[in-house]
Amino acid sequence: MTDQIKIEEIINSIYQVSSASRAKITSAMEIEFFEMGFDFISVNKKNIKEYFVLEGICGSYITNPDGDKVFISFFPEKSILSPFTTRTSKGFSLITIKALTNMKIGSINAEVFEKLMVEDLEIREFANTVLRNELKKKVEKEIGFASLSAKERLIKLRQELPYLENIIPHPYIASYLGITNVSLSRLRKEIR
Amino acid sequence: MTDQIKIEEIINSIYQVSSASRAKITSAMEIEFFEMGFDFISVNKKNIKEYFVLEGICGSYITNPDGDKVFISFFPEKSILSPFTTRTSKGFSLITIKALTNMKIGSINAEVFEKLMVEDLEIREFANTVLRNELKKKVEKEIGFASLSAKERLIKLRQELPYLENIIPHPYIASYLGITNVSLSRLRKEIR
DNA sequence: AATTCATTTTAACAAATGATAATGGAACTC
DNA sequence: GAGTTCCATTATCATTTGTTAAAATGAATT
Repeated sequence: MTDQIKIEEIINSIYQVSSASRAKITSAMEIEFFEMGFDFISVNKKNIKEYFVLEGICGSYITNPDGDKVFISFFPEKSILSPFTTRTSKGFSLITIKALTNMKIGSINAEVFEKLMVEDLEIREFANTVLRNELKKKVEKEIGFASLSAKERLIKLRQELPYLENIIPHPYIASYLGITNVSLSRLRKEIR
Repeated sequence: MTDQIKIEEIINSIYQVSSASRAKITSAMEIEFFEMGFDFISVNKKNIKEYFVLEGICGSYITNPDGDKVFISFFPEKSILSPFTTRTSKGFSLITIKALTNMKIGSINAEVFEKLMVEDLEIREFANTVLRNELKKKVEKEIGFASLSAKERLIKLRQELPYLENIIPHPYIASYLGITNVSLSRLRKEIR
């Protein structure tokens, strides 16, 4: 499958957009490759791109006062990273995003994308849907944290990303679940 | 101050809107009164309104499997409740919203508001700003939970809503902070 | 196949948090 | 103003979770 087709698939999976409008997006996109472990967006640095994950998986995290990474979200293949505006404050990134495997990513300058939004209703609707989905994910996560135990959250995470425990370091997963890697290991034993 | 002026103030504090457009909103609004303790939006019930808090304070919560209320957000005077679409799934409310004091609230049918959005660009921009602010709050809360201890989260909450501990039951605040009311009491003693 | 390296699991202990119930204090009622 | 009610605080104890370090596992390399 070509990169372009993959990008168009991602767009259409979120909001049906005419091929003409899709082409506006894809033609302004670049393909980038990141090696596993690379932080391609860094907290307190400038970054003005929107990203589509074509291959691999990445995760957003922040570093707490103890210096530990706390993962906020994971972005698997065929997903779109949290939109630029939602992860940026006063021009600087609020979070770091780390490639958790080798990755192939489609990127587009956020200002260019903003222009496309203004001039093209379909693209605007697509972007608003991305934003609403982002909010929906946050609400779901918020409710999950409020109503579920760590064990239940792990079970839920496994339903969404079953392979995650096999490909990324467990301390990252533990931080996402709000527990230590030792507790994660105890849970894994428990719910084998 | 009349209710109408208060509503217009709330609108303008979020996004500058012409008085003509503001009037479209206010003229479609009703004033409602809720007694302290009343759940005016209930989980798994239908609710299709947008709400502006004119007087008093309310909070959204979910009930976990143990039957405990876990508070998600607080909405003080002059704030707007999370928009209908963000707290509703398949027509049913995801959360319950409880009046934590006696309240006066401005409400507008969400479908009516949706129509105003479609026909009026300013109102649409206002609504999109509300949505973006909602997302921003969730991101802030998410990052706060990831990077702060319960004690630091309490300090932050006090900066935002200093009077909260004096007017609502501490178990509600504790659930918001992710701790028990006993632990909250210990923290209060510590950071007196 | 042996070695090395990274990572998860396990163990032992310490610390923090939760559960339960008793105590204390403030507001309200009669 | 005594009694009642509702909460927050405190105390005690049990449980959970975290910390640290050692052991086991598994993948990669020579």
